Amino acid sequence: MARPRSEDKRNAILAAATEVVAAHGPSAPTARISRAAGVAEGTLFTYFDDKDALLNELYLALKRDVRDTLMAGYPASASLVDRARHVWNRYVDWGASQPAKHRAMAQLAVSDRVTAQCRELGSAMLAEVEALVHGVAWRGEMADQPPAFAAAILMALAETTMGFVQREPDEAERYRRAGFDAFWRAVSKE
Amino acid sequence: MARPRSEDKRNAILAAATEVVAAHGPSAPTARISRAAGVAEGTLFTYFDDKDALLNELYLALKRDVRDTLMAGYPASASLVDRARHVWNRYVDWGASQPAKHRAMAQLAVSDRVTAQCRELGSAMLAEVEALVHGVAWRGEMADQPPAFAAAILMALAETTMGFVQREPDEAERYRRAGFDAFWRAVSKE
Amino acid sequence: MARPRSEDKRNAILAAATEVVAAHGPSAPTARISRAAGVAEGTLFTYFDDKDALLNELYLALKRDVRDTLMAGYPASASLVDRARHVWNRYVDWGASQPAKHRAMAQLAVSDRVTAQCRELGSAMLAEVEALVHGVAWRGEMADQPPAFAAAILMALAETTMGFVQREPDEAERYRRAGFDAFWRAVSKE
Amino acid sequence: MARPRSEDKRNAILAAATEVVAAHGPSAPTARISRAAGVAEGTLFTYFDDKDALLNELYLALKRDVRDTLMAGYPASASLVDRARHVWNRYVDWGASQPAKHRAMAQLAVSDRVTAQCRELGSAMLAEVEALVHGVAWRGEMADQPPAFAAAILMALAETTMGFVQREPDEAERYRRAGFDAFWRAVSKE
DNA sequence: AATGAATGAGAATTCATTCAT
DNA sequence: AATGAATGAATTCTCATTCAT
Repeated sequence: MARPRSEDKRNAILAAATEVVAAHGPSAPTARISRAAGVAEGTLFTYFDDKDALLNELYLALKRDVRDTLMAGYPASASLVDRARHVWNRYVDWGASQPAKHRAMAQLAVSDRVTAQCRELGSAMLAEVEALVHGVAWRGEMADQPPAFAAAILMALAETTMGFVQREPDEAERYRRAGFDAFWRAVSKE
Repeated sequence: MARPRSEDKRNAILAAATEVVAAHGPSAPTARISRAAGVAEGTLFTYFDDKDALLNELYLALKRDVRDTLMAGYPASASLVDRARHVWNRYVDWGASQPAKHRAMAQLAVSDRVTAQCRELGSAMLAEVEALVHGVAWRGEMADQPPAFAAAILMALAETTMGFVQREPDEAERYRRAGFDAFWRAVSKE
Repeated sequence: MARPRSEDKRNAILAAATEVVAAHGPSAPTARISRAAGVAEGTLFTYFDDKDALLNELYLALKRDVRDTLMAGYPASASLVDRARHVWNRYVDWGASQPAKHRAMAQLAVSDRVTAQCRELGSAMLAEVEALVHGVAWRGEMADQPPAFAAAILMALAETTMGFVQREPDEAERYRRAGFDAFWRAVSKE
Repeated sequence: MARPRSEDKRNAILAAATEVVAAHGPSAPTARISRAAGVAEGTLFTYFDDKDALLNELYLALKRDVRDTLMAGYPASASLVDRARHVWNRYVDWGASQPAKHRAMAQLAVSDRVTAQCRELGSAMLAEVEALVHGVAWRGEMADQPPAFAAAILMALAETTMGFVQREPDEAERYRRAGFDAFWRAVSKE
């Protein structure tokens, strides 16, 4: 049998794409991505049908990464506030410690090269987060709004927080806590 | 390059660029923009030195538009909460009623073609918003955080709200109010 | 107004394509064609949507050229044999004196890049030849065959003849006559 | 390069190449040929040095196939007309019943990837046909022309006939006969 | 020997920008 | 000033060929 397709190489391409898309947007040349991945220009296309496929798969890979990060060590039986804090902290840390991933996701989120179907898959992946927030909002101030609204607020505030943590890493703990408290006041009762 | 004559034409190009960048990102061809503006391909370059200049000026124009919208009819002597609500409502309405502007700004915000200097100019333009929020936060829950943090939270929550208002225009009023209340709980004392 | 599109340039591209396709087939690079035409690579695409459009238009242009050549000076009221000889001589001379056109047509005739629709247009253009041959065959040996069969025989014999005339130009007259006589014996009565 | 083992595999590649070249011309990717042959991309190159070698060998294989077909059951001692008719019928049937082979040969005949030397080898293979036609022409109308001219006319008319037989298989017998009669009138005396 | 992943030199386009009209 | 044709560098993707498995 011939050389098998290498999962490592595929991951290298995705990692390189993360960096390049973060820095230059989805319109960055594929040649730059393959160079950053240390493979030949053509090799990129044995792992991804075309550039759009790469961008869409990158989007999903990043979403999956977030999901796995948020859910790792999820304290399913802890109190609501502790579970929410777990998700919050994980998400802020994820973004703050990996600015390229965060930025790449921001770029792909507004790119028309990511298909609607792919976006749906991505959101579905965060359904668990939404369920959690739903629990928070259920008897809280957001009782009259759809759960997606509270979830969107969580993500938006966390992303805002990420930016500050990134720029002032020494104050990470303070921002993370202040951000969470703001979120908690915003959506929970009392 | 000759001196441009018509302010109308310049505005038509900026308006066209707003639509095109909103739909396809900053990498959309200038030819598409000029076509949408109803001018010849070359004409675009008598009004803007090059594509980067156009994008940067578009970014500033959008920021200016936001600033003017927020500040029009600003009730300088009203209570803090009323002034904050004014800004909030204006901003949400601006984005919800002009999705292309909102989306174009989102695209430019993550584009590396908008220079750091241009971004600074843009933020400076929203200094007044920041000052207002500072007033809110001053004795509020955010007293220990930099005012920019509270201001960023305002913008982030307002932008989240815009999205919901856009998708469910019939519920505009409800979302606008729910969003503002969430913001107010998040940052003000009591 | 801007520089108008130049018919000369378009023709230069078609002429260059004739030479290049004749020599290297339809898979020859467009860059080679534009170079041969003395225009920039991109210019080719302001005159032709894409390579397929160029090849199809070239096919039609060659067919039109043949038609015009055959029909120029057509002795409509001469005897059948004289009219047939006119067409024969013109066609053989066309191919023998312009081997590139002949060869390019041969290449395009077997290329799957020339569409069925385009082929039909091309054949329609030679309807007059077919009508003539029909007259020849009408009471001749081919009375029981469709007129297209006799017409195809004319073209096939003429193309065979072209090849010999090309390789032995000194014997042009002899081959031309011998070919026509063969054709005439093949299809006419007596 | 290792010595190829299986004659079957080599033939499978040539057969696949026949189909693919017939349908898409000599510029069709080797990957398509190997896929059609049911072998790996690399395997093609253990049987043929490179793509040009494959195309040239395919050309010769097709010529050989024609020669063998024409000569199988050749009635060496029959009358001239019967021998000619034998060759004619075999050739027309060969092409009409195997359009891919016919079409592939037509493609290779105008391709610049088939070398002059290879073409000569191919013609030499049909020397016997030429000798036969020479006999026909010897005392016929073509007495003053080189025998190659009469032979070329045979092939051209037969190929024209093939096309009609292919499109109207029910009329095969009629076209085959009409074509031969036309040929015979064209070149024989009386 | 057979496989098919890897390679990088092209290939067809696209596109920002210039410039003749 | 306005126009849009002309330019050629840059871009995405293909493909013959090599080579690790």
